[in-house]
Amino acid sequence: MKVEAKLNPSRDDIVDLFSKGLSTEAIVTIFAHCRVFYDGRAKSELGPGDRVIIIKPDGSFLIHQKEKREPVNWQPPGSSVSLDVREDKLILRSVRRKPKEILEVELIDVYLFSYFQAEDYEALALVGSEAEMADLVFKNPELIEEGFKPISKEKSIRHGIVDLLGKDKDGNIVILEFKRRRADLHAVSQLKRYVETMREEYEKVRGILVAPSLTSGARKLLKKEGLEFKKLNPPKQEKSRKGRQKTLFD
Amino acid sequence: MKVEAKLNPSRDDIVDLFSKGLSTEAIVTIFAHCRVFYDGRAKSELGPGDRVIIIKPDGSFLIHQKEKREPVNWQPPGSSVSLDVREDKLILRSVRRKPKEILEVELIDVYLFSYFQAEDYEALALVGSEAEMADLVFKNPELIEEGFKPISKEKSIRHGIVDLLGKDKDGNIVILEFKRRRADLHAVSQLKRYVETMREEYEKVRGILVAPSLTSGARKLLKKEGLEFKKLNPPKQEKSRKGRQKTLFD
DNA sequence: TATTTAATGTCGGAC
DNA sequence: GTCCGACGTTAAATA
Repeated sequence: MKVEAKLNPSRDDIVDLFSKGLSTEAIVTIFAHCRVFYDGRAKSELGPGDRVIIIKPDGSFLIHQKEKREPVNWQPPGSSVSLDVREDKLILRSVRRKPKEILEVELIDVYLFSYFQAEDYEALALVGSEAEMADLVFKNPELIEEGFKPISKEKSIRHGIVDLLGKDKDGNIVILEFKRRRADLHAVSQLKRYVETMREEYEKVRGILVAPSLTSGARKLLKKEGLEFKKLNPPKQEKSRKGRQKTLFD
Repeated sequence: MKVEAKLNPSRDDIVDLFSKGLSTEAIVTIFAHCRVFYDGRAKSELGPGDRVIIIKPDGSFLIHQKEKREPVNWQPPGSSVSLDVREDKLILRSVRRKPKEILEVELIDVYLFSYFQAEDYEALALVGSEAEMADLVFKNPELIEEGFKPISKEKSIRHGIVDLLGKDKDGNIVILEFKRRRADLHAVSQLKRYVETMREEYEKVRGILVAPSLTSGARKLLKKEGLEFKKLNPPKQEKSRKGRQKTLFD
């Protein structure tokens, strides 16, 4: 059976369904009144309340409250889960080895216990990333300025990795840092680090922040540091089909 | 009824339960074979497969595959969801206003439709954050060095916000940047930005990166820039109970 | 609202 | 395994 669900399960039901869900590599989903304890990189406690608990076959463990996109507590993939009875309490326990982290959920009341043997062979196809901005500029250098010549992408230098390294028409080294969204102070500091590193070896080094826009603070710092800005939006078109003609839908 | 769940629901069941779940501020959870389309800051497509879909009463919308901690697609809190029939297809649609983003889930096959009127008045109590490191040092300045005098926390300066500003025993300005985990190149660049900004106004300015450890690259850059490192772990003790005496369990 | 930064960030890629 | 940086980052605090 691909899916099983039990409303107001008994303790035996829970133990049985948990075991079945785990052994069949299913996604286990529980609606429960529970308490949560976490200790690891940080430490937390969450008092009694109703939450949705999800345990994935890869060890991912999520506890969701009724608000926010983020789980209130979690364990990443690779963690090991078990269901124990302690002092007459039902406890879900997930352990991560490195770093050592423990998540414990005391199941006070379980309203629904379900599992889902999900079959999924699809991966997300996404366009509009920063890497695609760099690709776009590598193929169309004139988007930056006339005479710009790209040299290398993802170039590792002493203190970091430069998105795109090139030369301008006067032979100066040009460092490009791409941001797919509005660039902030952090982005300027990053670019500045690359520029300063390259200036140790080259005479004239320019730094250009390539992004759809700048925050006010970023603009000020960029100017003060003598760095430049080039407006560019991340591309969201389909990738070209290896030379095939574009269709009406492209 | 706090929880309702229907296995292999009919189209009418789905429409009915969706409406009931939405109107009662419940968390709606769906096990389904589906396709997903997203367009907004980026653009993505996900072919047919089995996923767990969660819709929260605050508008958060999560689509989980059977692996990873992160949802494969989502919509953040504040989004508006609807269930439409289009060309005989059942489509869950979530719209975010700003930035404009649209998420569409084509429900090809629904295995389980459930909702949960979760009651939850608890907030997470977490210790071990970066802010607590700063608090700790503010109260125990000798943890940094003999003679250190904290002046202000979260001090806004021209290009950013300094975690902790103080003076050393010689009267020099000291800027502390805290990291709750191993500090990297970014952390050094951040500290450097603050130090350089303060040096425009003050004669002698020291910068100290306070963290449990440093990456190798961070150590090199820190040294080259004449900045300092002070090892400190984020505190994970209970917060003091408003001056009450500590108990045996503290 | 825009800005800035933390996060138990997570994730992937390069070395 | 460590290091480095992106992310449709999300979320909180602040101006």
